[in-house]
Amino acid sequence: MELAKSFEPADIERRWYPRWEAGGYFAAGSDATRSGAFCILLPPPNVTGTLHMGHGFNQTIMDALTRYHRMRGDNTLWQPGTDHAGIATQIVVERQLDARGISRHDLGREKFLEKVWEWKEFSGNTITRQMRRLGASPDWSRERFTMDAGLSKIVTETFVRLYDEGLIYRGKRLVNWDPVLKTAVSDLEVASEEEDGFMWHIRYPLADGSGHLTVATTRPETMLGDTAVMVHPEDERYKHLIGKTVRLPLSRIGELAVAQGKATNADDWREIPIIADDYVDREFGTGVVKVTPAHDFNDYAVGKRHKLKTISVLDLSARIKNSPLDDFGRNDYDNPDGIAGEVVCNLIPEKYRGMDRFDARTAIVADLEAAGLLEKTEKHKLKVPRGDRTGVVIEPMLTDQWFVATDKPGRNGKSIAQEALECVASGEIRFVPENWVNTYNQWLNNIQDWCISRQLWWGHQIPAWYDAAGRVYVARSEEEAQRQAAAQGYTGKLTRDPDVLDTWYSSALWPFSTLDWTPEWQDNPAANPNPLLDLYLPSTVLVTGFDIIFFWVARMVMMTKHITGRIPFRHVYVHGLIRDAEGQKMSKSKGNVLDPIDLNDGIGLDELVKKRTTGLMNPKQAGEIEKRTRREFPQGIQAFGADALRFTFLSLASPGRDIKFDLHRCEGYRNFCNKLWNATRFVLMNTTGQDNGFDPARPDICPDEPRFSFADRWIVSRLQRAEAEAAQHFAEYRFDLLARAIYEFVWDEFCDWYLELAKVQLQTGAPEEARATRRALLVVLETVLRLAHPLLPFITEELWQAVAPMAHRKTRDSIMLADYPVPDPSRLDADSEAKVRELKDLTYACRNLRGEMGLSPARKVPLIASGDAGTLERCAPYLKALAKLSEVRIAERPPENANAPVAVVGEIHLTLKIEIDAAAESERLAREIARLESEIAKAAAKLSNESFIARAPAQIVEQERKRLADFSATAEKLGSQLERLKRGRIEEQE
RNA sequence: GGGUGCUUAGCUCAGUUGGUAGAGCGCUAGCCUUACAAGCUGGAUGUCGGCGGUUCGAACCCGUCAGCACCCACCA
Repeated sequence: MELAKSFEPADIERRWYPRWEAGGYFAAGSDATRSGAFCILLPPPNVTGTLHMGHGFNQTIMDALTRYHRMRGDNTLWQPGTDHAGIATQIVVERQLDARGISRHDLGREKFLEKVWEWKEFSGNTITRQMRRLGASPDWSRERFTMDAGLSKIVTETFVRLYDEGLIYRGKRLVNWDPVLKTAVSDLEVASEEEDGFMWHIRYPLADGSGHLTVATTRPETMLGDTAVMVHPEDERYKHLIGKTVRLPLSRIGELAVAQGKATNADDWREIPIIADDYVDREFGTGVVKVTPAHDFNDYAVGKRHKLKTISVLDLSARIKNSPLDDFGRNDYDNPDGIAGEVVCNLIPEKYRGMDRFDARTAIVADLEAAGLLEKTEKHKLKVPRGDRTGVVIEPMLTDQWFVATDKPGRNGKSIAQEALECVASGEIRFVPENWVNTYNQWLNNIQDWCISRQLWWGHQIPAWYDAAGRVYVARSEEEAQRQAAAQGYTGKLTRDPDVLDTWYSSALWPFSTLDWTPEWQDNPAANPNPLLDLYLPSTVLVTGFDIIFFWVARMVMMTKHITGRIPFRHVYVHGLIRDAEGQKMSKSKGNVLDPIDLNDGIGLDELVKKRTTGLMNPKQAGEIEKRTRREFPQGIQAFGADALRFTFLSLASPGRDIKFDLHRCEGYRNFCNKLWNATRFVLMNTTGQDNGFDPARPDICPDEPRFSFADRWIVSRLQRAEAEAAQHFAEYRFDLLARAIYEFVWDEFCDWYLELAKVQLQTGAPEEARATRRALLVVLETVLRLAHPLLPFITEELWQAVAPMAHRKTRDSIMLADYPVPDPSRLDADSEAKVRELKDLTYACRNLRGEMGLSPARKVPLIASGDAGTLERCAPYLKALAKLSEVRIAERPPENANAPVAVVGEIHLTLKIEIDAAAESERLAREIARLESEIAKAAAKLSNESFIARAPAQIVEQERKRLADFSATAEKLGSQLERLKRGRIEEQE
């Protein structure tokens, strides 16, 4: 087989991936007799998404682990699948409809869902297709989708179980509300950014006419819903006012109060009490706080403490209320703390009704000013909560929602948060790096109930039905709900709750839902066997970024542990975020996104610019992005290939660190692939059609064993170390060190040294020696390919197909299925390692001399070497080739009167036989001697320190003594050479 | 306010129980030496953020200060 002159990844990748997949090589192992079981869950990407650098990084790590364990012979499952990603997907489809002027409400729920499913079918394979391009090897035959029938059934089952246990409940609570999506979102889906705003100081007149209180607020429009003002109980300024009332500016008391005889004019301002609460910070603002329980989380808590009414003045689009009913036709009647919608409307002056919240703010500020009640307006920085999907300002909103009670004891007496904490505290689940435990614990220790209902259509509809009286029946099916209702004496029509579940609810079940968990298995595993659950729950390791520890990791632990009694995974490997070369987060709006597929295949500049500037939320940014892109990638991006990209990801995967993605690293690793490619070409060139010392019947036995040189034994010994390092780094998830160990072994040891040494042996050795060398080349190369395969799947497969038969190791169709190399300590060879060390030192010394003398690489010169004859005879042929020497003359003593450059390596004295400038050489020697003397002085100082001798370990003291002796001996030899030079005689010894 | 991480060569980063400071890229001089110019050989470059402490010995351990980044909570 003839290899191309350089490595061309595209063709190789296209050829191998389909063969692997079609060959069924990714299939989950299910051999119960094997000892090891290894399982990774793919964090399910959004079904309609596309692959980004984070995915590429994350999946490369998982694939390396999976391939490693598969080759080790473990039962191995990498479980793939995709997530329906409720909000994200629904937004995409709604935007598509929007472009055609259709709203989802025009279509209706059923038709809209059909559209989403269409879109899912259309784009659902994009991301998995892209995963394949990176060589990912999950068991595609087991691919799951969070809305598959099986998984949906499990969603319902667990919901019912948790409800029956009292851990899921429904209630009217203040939740984060996205007024554009018109759904609740969880705390985690809201990000607060500091923004410029204002603080308005507003006068609230005291009802008794004795003056006013000034409150400071950033959100004056919510004052329509104020039900109190509060001060600190110890605040001397206001203490005497506690218990009095103020009149709420711009408000109206409403017709109901008039009807009840509490007021005479409906347009009178409403009176609200002045209350005292420790929550108030006397130093901040004016020390007087308006309390709006329906529109602020803190005020809500205050309201609870002081039994205040809630007045919702905003509708679900965050406009000032104009109708008693909300968009879902619900109102506040059933809220015990609330005020009915009709009444609320009456509490709002007509002019504000229906105004957008920000317009209302402007109007209210203006009206306050006109009324002389605006004391001042200050610029103020404040944290504004925005929905992470829409970027719109989130509004706390009182609505009916479903919650998981994370902190409430379940049947077993523990809350699910408590259970999750214990899994980690006990060491059953281990974080890598360990410090993420803090983050995990801190969150679980302060956890709030999880709002799991979303007012969307795309997702798992909540399995709850209501009867005419509003009673709720939570059941596995409508029939079951009907039976429950009948048992309560209700036989009429039931209406299903329209809400769907938070996407993360189904994700939380992923560790067991993907393995076809059933209630039957849970309740009686012996009668309902599921071998894969036995093997792969818990899975081995979860590979994930820290950004989803809360969203996903903690919730998987809570749910999996509570439902199945098992932990979901043993290790959580937390990796960093991929950032751009300047350390910025990659985002579409910054225009700094890299697409892993573009690094794989390459992309022209114009196309890259186009890609980065189309579909921007803010098209004005296009110019800046284009400029930046043209500056950063004047030539576009070259094709590096999947292997180089993967190797880059792994090399950068140092623990506890984000990654500034540097294209130059990628280029370096593409070069590394080329190096491996060409090393293989070299080996094949020298072994094809030759007797390479293999007996086909007994390929493991080597008849030429005794003919292996110290160099052959050294590379084999060094290979054992590389194998041992690989095993250790895999076990410790140190992919950076793993990549480096392989890189260094291949480039520095195998290519730079062994191949060069092998050339000498092939050219000058006896036939049996050359044959032994050929065997060593093949054996080491074949092993290295397997060693590197989990990192570089494509190139190693391609090369292995050519090398393995030559090495008589092709027992399987694919390198994927071959055994992973295991170090053999009996092949460690300290003696050969020392001999190569010596040879390297001599070579470096000669090359260095040549460099110092400015000798052209083309010029071969003689070397006179004296010292240990055995060493010199052993090294001479190699040295001659590696240091470009015309000959190596071994002399008993250094040349007496040589006017020539000299180097000293241990006991060995090297002289290049060339004419030189004696003065310059004297200077060079003097410099070298001075350097040695400074080292000698340092070592001597250490050794004359009694404390050092007394307290340092003997081994260290000994090491220092040896250093001193070596430096001294070398300095002494160079000293006498300097003397000889100074005598100025140019004579040759012989 | 609570928590975490980072600061080492021009750039990106390693540095595994404290014992002679490293790699890649870049720079530089010279080479198309029949595996590889995506290469080979040589070279330059560091008060390991500052200060203090522990120690015979600190990039590493402790304290402190400074700068950078991130997470959680949050003041109306």
